[in-house]
Amino acid sequence: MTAKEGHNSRIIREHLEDMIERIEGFEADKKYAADKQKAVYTEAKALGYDTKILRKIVALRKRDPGAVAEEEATLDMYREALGML
Amino acid sequence: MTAKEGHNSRIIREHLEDMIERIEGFEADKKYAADKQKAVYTEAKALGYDTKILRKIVALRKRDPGAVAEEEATLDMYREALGML
Amino acid sequence: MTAKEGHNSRIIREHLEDMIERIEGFEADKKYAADKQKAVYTEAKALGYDTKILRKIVALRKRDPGAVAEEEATLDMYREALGML
Amino acid sequence: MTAKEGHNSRIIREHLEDMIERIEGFEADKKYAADKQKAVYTEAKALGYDTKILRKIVALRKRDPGAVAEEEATLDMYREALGML
DNA sequence: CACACGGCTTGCTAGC
DNA sequence: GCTAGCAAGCCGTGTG
Repeated sequence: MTAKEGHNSRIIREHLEDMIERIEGFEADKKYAADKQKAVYTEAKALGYDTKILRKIVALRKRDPGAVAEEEATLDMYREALGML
Repeated sequence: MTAKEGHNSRIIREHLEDMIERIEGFEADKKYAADKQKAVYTEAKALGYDTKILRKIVALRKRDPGAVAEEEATLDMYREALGML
Repeated sequence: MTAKEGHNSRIIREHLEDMIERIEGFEADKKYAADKQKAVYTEAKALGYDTKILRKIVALRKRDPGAVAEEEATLDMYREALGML
Repeated sequence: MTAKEGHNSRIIREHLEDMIERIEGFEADKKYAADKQKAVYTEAKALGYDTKILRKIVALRKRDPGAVAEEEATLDMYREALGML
């Protein structure tokens, strides 16, 4: 059975390696995009934009505008109740 | 100066929008790759692989093997000193 | 030198253990406080408060009010430029 | 109804404030413990200990020893299959 | 001395 | 409802 086990092991090993390499490929894709994105932020910063705000804008645009509005209304309500306005 | 200001505002606005759209494009790329990657993990899990371990393997392979070995040696040293072996 | 080494090892080991136990003690303190805090959020939620907003309020109160105001002004400026108001 | 509303508002406001202050109290407790803990790490580092490893040790000790052993066995299996040993 | 980088911590989301 | 995984923000570190 040694041969067979060896065979199965090789299959398993190759299968495992295959999956991991696919994962790593997508990891590389993510990194590539993240680097490009970072370059845009760097450029924006050099031009005087506030990147922290830029990030907030990007996050806001991801969300449903209605949900954002509702959350802000609730937040304002709480802030007002606490004298934070 | 209203016209000029209006003009500059439009430039600024378009510039800002342009940068944000580039950022969002890369964001979409990241998401696409992340989704594909997640699908591989899902597939692996369905096949009986331990995805938590898989993630550790991927993380290990990212690092310098020598550095990993050294860290593990130090960790073992500490564990032994503490009777954790 | 075995005895001496053994001695030093014991010292080291006890010192290591001592530090770790102090760290763990503070870890327990953190957990205790975190649990109490979570209970307040749970209670608030049961009473109908929006805990997500509550967390934002707590975060806002941590910050310098002037800095918050300035950031919000900048954010509004960007949002307006992008037609997000 | 203005008076009554004002009354209820005040109740709400005080209730809200009360909860937030309790949350902030626990937040302060967490910070206090975290600062003390950080000081131990700083001290350890000054004495030549590897704080990254120390953190791993602390994390390991939190977990069930059997679960740790099992995970490490699985990890080794995967690493061996991939020629990472 | 500012700036980018990596690690750590925290908050959010999705899946069991 | 809870826990694990994910992404964002923060902070301390090292470098130009």
